[in-house]
Amino acid sequence: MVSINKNSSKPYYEQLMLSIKEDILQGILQPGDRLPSVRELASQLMMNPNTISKTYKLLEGEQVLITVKGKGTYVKALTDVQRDEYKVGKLKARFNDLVIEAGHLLVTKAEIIDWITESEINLGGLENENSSIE
Amino acid sequence: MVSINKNSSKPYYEQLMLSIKEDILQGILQPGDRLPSVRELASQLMMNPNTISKTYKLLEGEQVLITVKGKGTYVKALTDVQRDEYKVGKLKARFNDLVIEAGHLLVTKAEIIDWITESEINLGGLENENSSIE
Amino acid sequence: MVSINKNSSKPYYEQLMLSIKEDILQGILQPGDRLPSVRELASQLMMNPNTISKTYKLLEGEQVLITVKGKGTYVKALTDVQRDEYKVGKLKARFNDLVIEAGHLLVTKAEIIDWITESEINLGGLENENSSIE
Amino acid sequence: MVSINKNSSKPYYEQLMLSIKEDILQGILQPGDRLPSVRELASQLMMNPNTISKTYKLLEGEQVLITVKGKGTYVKALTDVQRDEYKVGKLKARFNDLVIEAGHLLVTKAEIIDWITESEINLGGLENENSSIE
DNA sequence: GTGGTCTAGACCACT
DNA sequence: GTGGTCTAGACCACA
Repeated sequence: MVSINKNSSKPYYEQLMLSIKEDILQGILQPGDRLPSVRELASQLMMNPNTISKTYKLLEGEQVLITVKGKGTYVKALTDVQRDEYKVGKLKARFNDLVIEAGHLLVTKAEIIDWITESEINLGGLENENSSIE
Repeated sequence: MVSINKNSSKPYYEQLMLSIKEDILQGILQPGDRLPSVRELASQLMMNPNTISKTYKLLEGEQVLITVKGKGTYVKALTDVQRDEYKVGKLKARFNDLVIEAGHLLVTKAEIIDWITESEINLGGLENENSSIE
Repeated sequence: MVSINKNSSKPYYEQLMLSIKEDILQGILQPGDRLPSVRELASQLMMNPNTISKTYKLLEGEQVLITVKGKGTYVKALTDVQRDEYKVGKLKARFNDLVIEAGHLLVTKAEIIDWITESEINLGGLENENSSIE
Repeated sequence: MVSINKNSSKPYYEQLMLSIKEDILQGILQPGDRLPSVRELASQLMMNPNTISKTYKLLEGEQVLITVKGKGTYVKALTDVQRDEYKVGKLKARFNDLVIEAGHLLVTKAEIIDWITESEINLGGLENENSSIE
């Protein structure tokens, strides 16, 4: 399901990270699922394996994935993670920045809230389907 | 009112742009107001004048400021600009990306909507000050 | 009739030049008419006399005005001037540049031609109302 | 195809912008095409890379190009941008100013319309190449 | 290799 | 005094 747009101005590794995170939130990737190997995904997406590797490493750092040496990379259960208030603060600041941008594009708060409400991303509805990994 | 954080990974000029846009939305900067001169702000913030100049120039490109050679840089009225649906679409996508990030930090949609609602940014409340800056 | 917009990003002297040229084409200023003195116009428009002086000098250089020492500055008859093909070439190039800009704003040639046709500027309809100046 | 005239009073970056825009309208540069790298073009034109970079950046701001870090700069499809009436208004004013200039060079409207009609720039003939560059 | 950011400093145009 | 253009060169991020 993971895919990237080679014509986007967003870096490949960022697109990949978001794409994987999105698949997890949408349930396409379930906790415990094994991701394709670095080489496999690299050849699938016609990308440099270094880029895939970087992506997996970063997602490990964010507690989204977990790599077991010699076995592969797996999706971690979201509930295993405890909320990192520092990062939440950063996120809030980024939302605030976007709201500023919105103001100068004549977009109202109501509209933004609509976008978020209608978004296909499903937050808070994630049951603990505890993974057997780790 | 404008300030920047030299330890942020965000480029100075982006921080400045946001800071100025925020001040405008909050009414701290009113249409027609003159911004500090490039050299003045540069010495205030201990930065190179080129960086300030770049910021002003970019905001001019976004129809936020207007610059008059030999005189200075001024805040433009927001209201005579019309909504750019292309940019709005981009903005929406950025909101969507942030919502995905939020999901992995265990932040719910309700919480995000709260952040936006409570934000001090005032959208849609920009009256036409009719300053006719061109 | 001459006026300038202090909030425009165009330099004052350019605005003035255009404004005077426009008044001449529209017949508001007739060949032989005396323009206000530099000081007079400067105080009228609340501008630096140097700027007015510069404007008059430049318009003299373009054969639009003529200054008689001790008497004042007068509008020259357009027909006294012979067409300067070098400048016409430059002008054509500037039109071409604008057409390029137009293309990237999704403006068609038909639309541009409409603008020009409908413009209040009246070209070619200037009879020789020979001035007695010079 | 891009070239600049170092003796013109027009800034290099403006000349470059126009030259690139012209090439796009004439189909010499097609949507999706890669432009020379900043350093490459800089050495070709014997200019500082910063100046090229500025040009590309500005054209990106105008939705003409798109730039992907580490890869290069590409021509964007014109068609998915929507017309910006604010800028169109400004353009119209610039045409009007040129018509005034024309009057004082004894150029008639008919002549101007001829120039525009005969111009090699092809407006409105841009088919959607559907290159989906974002 | 690609582009992006920032500094430093020169020179020009406009008020 | 104001901003604008250009060069030169350092350092960083992405593929």
